[in-house]
Amino acid sequence: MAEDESLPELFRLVNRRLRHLARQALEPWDVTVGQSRALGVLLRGGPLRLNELAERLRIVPRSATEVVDALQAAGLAERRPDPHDRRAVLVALTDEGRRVGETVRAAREAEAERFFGVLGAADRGELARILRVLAG
Amino acid sequence: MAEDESLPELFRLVNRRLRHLARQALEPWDVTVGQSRALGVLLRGGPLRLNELAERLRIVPRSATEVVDALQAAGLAERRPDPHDRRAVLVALTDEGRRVGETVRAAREAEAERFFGVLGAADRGELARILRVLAG
DNA sequence: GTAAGTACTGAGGTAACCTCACTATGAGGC
DNA sequence: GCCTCATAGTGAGGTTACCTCAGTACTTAC
Repeated sequence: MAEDESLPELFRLVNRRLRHLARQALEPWDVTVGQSRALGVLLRGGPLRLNELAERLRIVPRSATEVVDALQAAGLAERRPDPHDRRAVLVALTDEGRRVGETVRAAREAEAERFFGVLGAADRGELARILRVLAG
Repeated sequence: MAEDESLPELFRLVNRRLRHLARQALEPWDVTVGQSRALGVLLRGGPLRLNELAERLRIVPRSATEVVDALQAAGLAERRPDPHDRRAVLVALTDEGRRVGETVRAAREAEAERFFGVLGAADRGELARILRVLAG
């Protein structure tokens, strides 16, 4: 009753459900959503400097430090010195990181499939198009 | 470069922008997004029991307690005993709460208008329809 | 009047961010 | 070669918007 159905509120709701489902999907691997995003980027982008990683995740470097700390503690990533710049750190996935990363990616994809599966292909296209506009 | 444009990721991005803008829009009144949501509900729904408020905000009662604490500390809401049930608390807006609530609502509306203004009316309709499906 | 349920809140926790200030290193000008 | 300035990462500390679990105060149903 008395639902607020303004667009921002709807976004909040949908996003909430998405985060919730993602969390559930990731639970078996003890990986948070933020960590899985980093795993994805590292999987696609090879070893990256922390700054680069932060940029691709669209977070500030200080926050990336934390994500990498967690991945490292979990044995999924490691820091290596960058041979070209002694200030920099290269973040690379471990073998286990790659394995878990792949599995996690598959799980998230399946979960997204379930979630967005209620939409027809046309609606999904529309949605993606519109979101790309709004994502700026 | 190397953007991940999956639907969940797009949602994350858009939601982030939305939250960011909302925060900026609310800054002049020193009100957080969560508080403005509660103001909105109370504005529309008259005095409410804390439980009811929580339900309409779709958060657990314990979290509503906190929002109400903040509104009360800011002089925007007050707790009164519910005459019909001495366990319950009625949360009501103060006069200032109503004033700020209205202003804030207008500000958020204007901000939403700017944000979604890049979409045509048709796209906005589509978006709302699709989001309603996904919001479950 | 007692048992069971409901309304709220204290204590404590989490994810996913943020800023600010610091250290170590690199790069350009002179 | 030195000095200044910029850049890479991180320690310390903060925020928002939630959550759970346990406890107290009250109500309701029997």
